[in-house]
Amino acid sequence: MDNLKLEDIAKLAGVSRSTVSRVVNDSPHVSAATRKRVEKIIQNNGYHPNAAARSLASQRTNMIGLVIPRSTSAFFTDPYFPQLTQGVAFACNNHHLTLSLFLVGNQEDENEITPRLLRRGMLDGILLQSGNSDDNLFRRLISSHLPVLVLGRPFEEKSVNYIDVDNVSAAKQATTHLISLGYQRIGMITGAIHSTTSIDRQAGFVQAMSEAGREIDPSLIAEGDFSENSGYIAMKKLLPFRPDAIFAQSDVMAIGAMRAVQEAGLEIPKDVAFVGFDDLPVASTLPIKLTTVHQPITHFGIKAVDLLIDMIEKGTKPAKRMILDTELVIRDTCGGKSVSRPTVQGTEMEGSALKAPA
Amino acid sequence: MDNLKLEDIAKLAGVSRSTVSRVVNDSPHVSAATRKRVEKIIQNNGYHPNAAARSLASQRTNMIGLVIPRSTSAFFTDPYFPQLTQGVAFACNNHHLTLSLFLVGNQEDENEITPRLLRRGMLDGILLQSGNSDDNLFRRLISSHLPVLVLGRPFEEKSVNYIDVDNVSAAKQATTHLISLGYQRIGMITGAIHSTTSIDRQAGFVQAMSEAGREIDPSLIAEGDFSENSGYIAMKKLLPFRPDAIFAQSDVMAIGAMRAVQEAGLEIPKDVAFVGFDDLPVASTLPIKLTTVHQPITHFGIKAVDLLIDMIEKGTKPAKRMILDTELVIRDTCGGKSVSRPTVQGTEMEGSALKAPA
DNA sequence: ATCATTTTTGGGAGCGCTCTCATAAATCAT
DNA sequence: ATGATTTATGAGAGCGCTCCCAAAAATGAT
Repeated sequence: MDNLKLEDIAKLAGVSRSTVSRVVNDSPHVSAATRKRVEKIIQNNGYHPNAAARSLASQRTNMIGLVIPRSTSAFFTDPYFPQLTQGVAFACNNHHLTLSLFLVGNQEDENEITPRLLRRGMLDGILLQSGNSDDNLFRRLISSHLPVLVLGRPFEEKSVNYIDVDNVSAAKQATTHLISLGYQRIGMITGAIHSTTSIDRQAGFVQAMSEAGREIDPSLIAEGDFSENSGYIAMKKLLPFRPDAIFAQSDVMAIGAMRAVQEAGLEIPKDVAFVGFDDLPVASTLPIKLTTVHQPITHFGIKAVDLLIDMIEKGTKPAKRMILDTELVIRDTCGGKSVSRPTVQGTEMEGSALKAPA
Repeated sequence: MDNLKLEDIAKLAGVSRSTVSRVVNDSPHVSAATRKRVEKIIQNNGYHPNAAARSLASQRTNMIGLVIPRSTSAFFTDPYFPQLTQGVAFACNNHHLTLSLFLVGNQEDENEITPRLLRRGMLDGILLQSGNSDDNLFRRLISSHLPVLVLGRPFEEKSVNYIDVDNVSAAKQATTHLISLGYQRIGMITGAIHSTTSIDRQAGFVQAMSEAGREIDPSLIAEGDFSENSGYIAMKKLLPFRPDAIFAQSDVMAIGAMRAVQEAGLEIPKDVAFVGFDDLPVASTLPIKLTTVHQPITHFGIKAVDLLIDMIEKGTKPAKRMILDTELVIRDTCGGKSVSRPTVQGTEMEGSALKAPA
């Protein structure tokens, strides 16, 4: 028992396979009486539709894949991804979708995973974390038969569907805040230099500076890779040049950088002020609370799933784009006492009507 | 093109569907010449087997599910789970398995997810994170048709397959270390009180104390829930009773507790010593490096997948058990200078030959 | 050569479902 | 009642693969 198929239920209920199928799938073309009878049989005997058979017949699997390419190896060190994954997972639950997770660890993994992703009858669509420019996986997926939504602006935007937060304006806002507070030697710790995320945040920084008529001192800019340790190391390099404020492109790096500052016996924000990026939960529990750009990570995941579903159902003909707004959250590390909190909101666009990247 | 099926390849190669299937599945019953010819056709024209059709015909999906029940809601706040997920994901890659992630957010999710998990032709097996005792999801999965391996000792062990680390002896070791260092007022911050994990670690603590002939002072024990904030709050409660050492059941709680200690103007480890549990990456980058029990999290995930595969292939007749050893990593927060590092190793057992839980 | 064996290949019957189309039953109008 | 409509149900043909079994080809033994 318990391994009954449609046919068995049909026999028990004295109806045809088709009718049971209709009941199971909530088709309106069943009389109330029949529906009730069949439902009772199912209730009593237990029936679980066979997913494989259903997928084969309907050409729909109700599964989507979340793919994290190799270049994003710092995956589960950074709390960003788990949070994103959670957002995506919850959104999937709401849409009766099953989420498959593909973490690419190394080249071998990539070779193994790619054909698995491309199998037909496996996934209805793919959420692909944007990674490096020379990403072979990226190209193969983009040119595959299934809808792919890229998470984060990809290098090659031409006709690819993607969703991102407005990194440029977020970074600009963060930097402008520092400028308006009167800091004179504002530095930046970048993320992985080859990621579009870092490139965009850098652009925002530059925009803010130049609009304020400030020179950018290259010795006040250090390269990181989004990790805590890279922030620490970057700050050590910056310290001799006496910055009085730092825009760190991630909270985690900000934390590492602040560690370096404190080890040097300096005070935050008196000697060095900070603005981070992400607004991770820790940002507000730190001894000195971190001023940072709030990313709507969970919301981002939800929107991504919505968009992908839309692509699955309505096609990807005009490339889909969505840029989400961020919010600067002012706490203690930036010093001063100015307040300015734009509201969070999403902006949806289609076609080439693109808002963000400079 | 590119959406060819077995039949099409067969026609192009001038052989039968069966033969192509054999080539694709590496069956030895194909002549070298034919194999080469078919492979070439596939190479040139592209062929991706249809997963649904394959699953339907073979009764094997090559997918496993990782299920995180609702009671473990602190899921992606705690770095433990992401790391575990990564371990599981990598192990899946190595076994050509696809991983589906089921995060249960609330009761609604649970109702939605359960039937999805139970569908036939969906999953070959399930990895289920152990949660609360009154877990309805747990019962439904355990009594389902598919192999379920529980991650962490479940409440009801009778004939359920599970894998866990040896929490009792790990906690005992940590506590004994504190005792041997001469601390007199040793306290403990527990994890979520209804989890077996916390229960086992508590048992280890008690064992160590009683074997050393120490009384346990209930006012030196505070309840947490594995979160940073709960550690902070617990420590605030403990401080008035002047403990000189704390065994925190998780690193994250230790971090919270140390924050409380420092806010109180006390010094670590001079005034209060600490031993944590998990050995998260942060443990070794903290200003005062954390002495803690190293959990082989990634290894745990790998072993879990191995065991589950074993269950899928050979059945679950004698219930499978596996208990992994841990390692005490001595750093700065415990004070003293004693050293003792047992090696990491796994111990596999079957049937009722159970090692750990007291 | 001839027959027994082994290796290679093809054919066909499902796997359990969906979905279209045709038929049967019920409803309505006249 | 009778035919026209609407609604409910059933039958059948796939979906694309695997896997068993039988046929054919190749190999070996005598």
